[in-house]
Amino acid sequence: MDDTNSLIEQRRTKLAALLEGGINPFMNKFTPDIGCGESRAKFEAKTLSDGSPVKIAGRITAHRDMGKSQFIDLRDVSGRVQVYAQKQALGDAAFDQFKHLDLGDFIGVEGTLFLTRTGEPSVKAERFTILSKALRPPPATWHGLEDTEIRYRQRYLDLIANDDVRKVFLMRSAIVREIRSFFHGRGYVEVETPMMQAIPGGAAAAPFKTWHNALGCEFFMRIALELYLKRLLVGGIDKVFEIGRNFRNEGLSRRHNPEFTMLEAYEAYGDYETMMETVESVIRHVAQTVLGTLVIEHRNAQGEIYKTIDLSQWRRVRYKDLVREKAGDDWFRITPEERRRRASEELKLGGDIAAGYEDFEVTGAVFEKLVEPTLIQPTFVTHLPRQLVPLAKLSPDDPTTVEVFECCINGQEISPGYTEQNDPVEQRNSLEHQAGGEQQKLDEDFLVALEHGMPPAGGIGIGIDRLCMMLLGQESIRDVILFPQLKPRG
RNA sequence: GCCUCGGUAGCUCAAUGGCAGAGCAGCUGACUCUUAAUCAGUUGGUUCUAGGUUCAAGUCCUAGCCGGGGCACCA
Repeated sequence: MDDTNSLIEQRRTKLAALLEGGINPFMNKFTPDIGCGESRAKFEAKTLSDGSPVKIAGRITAHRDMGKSQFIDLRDVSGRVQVYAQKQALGDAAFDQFKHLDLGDFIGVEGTLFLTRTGEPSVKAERFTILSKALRPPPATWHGLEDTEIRYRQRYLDLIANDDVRKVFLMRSAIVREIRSFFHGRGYVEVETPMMQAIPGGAAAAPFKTWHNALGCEFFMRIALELYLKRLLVGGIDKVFEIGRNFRNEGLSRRHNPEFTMLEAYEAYGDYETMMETVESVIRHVAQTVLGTLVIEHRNAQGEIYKTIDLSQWRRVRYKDLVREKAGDDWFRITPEERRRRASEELKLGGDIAAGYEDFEVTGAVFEKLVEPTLIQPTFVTHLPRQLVPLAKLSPDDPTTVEVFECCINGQEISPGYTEQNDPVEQRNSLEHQAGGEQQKLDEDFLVALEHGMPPAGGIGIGIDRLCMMLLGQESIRDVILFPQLKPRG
């Protein structure tokens, strides 16, 4: 980021020369009539023909100097096209200027389409305009940009240098668009609820604090959307969803960013089974429309497939059954002491079983450490212990569990869902129990809302970032978030 | 917060404790159909920072900064 290297000096000198020659290399406006990649595609598809006039604009990404003729690659979001400049056609002065363009500069070109001898669709330049002079060199395009720190801090350079990175983010945008389209198609109403909340609720997570000057009070960045969307169920919006940012003041990892995008959707008169169907359908819809397939292949740097996820088969299985598979058939028949011992010794979870863990947390550790990472194929884990989910309703057939699912794909929880608690008395009890006597954590207004009556409903959350990781074959959440959180520099 | 690996030219990377290098890009020149253009020449360094050991440190030691991976935290 220093300003003192010779490449930058050279570009500043070129800028000064242009200005001295009466040329402003930062134009206010230039209107192309076709995209770079678009012109190329239409020429290849014969929608445009040899000699068709085009007006294009883009960034110079390659320069091949042949003496009295020059080739550059011009790129915009639609793709790349080659521009051919001849000394004869442009004249001495313009040709000399063309010759001294730099990689990274934006130019506008007017010319005609033609096919080179080697068969490359190209634009023969008749006129060109410098639209924006780049004062810093772009990253080399051959190796791409690999320095992770620069890739994340200066994502624009990553997008310029790495085609596959650009594709990932364009697809993420398409994924979110298709999710919206799916829910709108089912008659859901999309809403926006407060991100700054006096009492952050709907999850057990450490919040970020902020301060409102005029009101003179503390606020918290939201950790979930849940409690406000349920107020809207009370208010009569029977199908409601929101896609928005959550903020959790926790550690960072390959799977955690302090701010992450969550979809939550609630449907009156639905239950957890309704919502399982919804999750499966929306993910199938997104995979089919954005990727054109239900079979997701994850590839390594060498292009070899190391993981395949099949979104055409969705397994439903109870939490206790999965735990028994890993921890033994008799797991729930032995004593809590034996469970603790078996988990830490035979199952080698010693370091993961804290001394203060209650019995259900010991089982929870078995699930989290031994079961969840193995759930690569789409799996609805149902009937979780009631202590894990205070906002869901008990299962009539097993009151130690709740009507809940966790949809796991790619070894991660991608979507929880449940039959929502709408009994205000039960809800108060479980929230008070969860708050553990800290009264300020109780969202009284939410409880009052429930007392006005909330219809029976099913609800889900879908972690959009993790869904994108799964669909786009990325192993780090930082590779599906444009500007992942990093420690400030300097 | 802890463990671990890494940080060298614009980019990708070399360099037994002994003159800091290569390819690409850049600059100059040649070439009117190239596409990782080619050819000739050439510039470019706070080796992350600050200390220390040593005749001599990119290299060894200490502390710190930033990043990756792991752990902890995390419904």
